[in-house]
Amino acid sequence: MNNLFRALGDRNRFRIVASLLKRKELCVCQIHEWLGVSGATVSNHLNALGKAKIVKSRKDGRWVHYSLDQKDEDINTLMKWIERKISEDSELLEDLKRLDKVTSCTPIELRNRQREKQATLSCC
Amino acid sequence: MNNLFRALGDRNRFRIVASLLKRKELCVCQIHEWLGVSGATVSNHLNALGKAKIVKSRKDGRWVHYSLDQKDEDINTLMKWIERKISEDSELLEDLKRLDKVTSCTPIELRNRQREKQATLSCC
DNA sequence: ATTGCATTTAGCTGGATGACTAAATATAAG
DNA sequence: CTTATATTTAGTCATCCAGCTAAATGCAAT
Repeated sequence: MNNLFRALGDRNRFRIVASLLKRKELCVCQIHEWLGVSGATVSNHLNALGKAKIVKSRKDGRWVHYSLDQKDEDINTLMKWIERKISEDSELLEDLKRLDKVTSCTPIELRNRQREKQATLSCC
Repeated sequence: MNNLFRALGDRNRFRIVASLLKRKELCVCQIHEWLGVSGATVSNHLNALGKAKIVKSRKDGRWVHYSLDQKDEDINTLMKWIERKISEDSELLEDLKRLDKVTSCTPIELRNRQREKQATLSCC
């Protein structure tokens, strides 16, 4: 149980939970794009959330999709509590708006966008 | 809100919350005796819990008594959730049994017991 | 006022942890 | 089969934080 709160206590992990409350399922690369930290870091965070039984993953070819686990009834209750709190957190709500821009892209489109970004960076 | 989960994510702070769910009010020295960490550390933890609006303090002469804050309705709900989870956590329940031995003493008696402990230590 | 005790604050230290990059693994596409 | 891409794992580093001791503060009783 200690594990659970520890997992939720990190800012970026909490953002991931918030994103999965908003969109049922997200690909690692989408979370990566939104969070703005390296893919490896995202992977570690997702692993921590998985160990806390908060999220589960589903493999789909090259991509891995994460969603809330929902097996544990108590955790579901806690997630509802969190969802309510988020709706009062204007900063996080603003943050979540940017998520829409990411989820409106397929993983393929995301890759292209990231390539462009790379290109932009290399010419500076 | 991040603050809140961070506060609950530490083992000893969580134990403090558990103890205050069981006994309405506890003196710092009682928590100190039960937790088994230095008084200074207990003070820091209580401060963290206070900043997260989980606990409040009441000064009574030389002693400071802590209890759950209960001003925030959402946090009250969360505390109920935690209370239910604790009732399924046999390790923590066992831990809380030892709390009774501490709370059955007045602060004065506690001091005497600690003095005895010191005495025992010094003759080894 | 002086002493003694409860608590807090200050300062320090070792260990935990979040971030990164690079390497490894897995899968899709050419 | 080879290359490209997504994710995970390994390894490193800087920062954070829980714990400690010592010093400061606040009260109460002598």
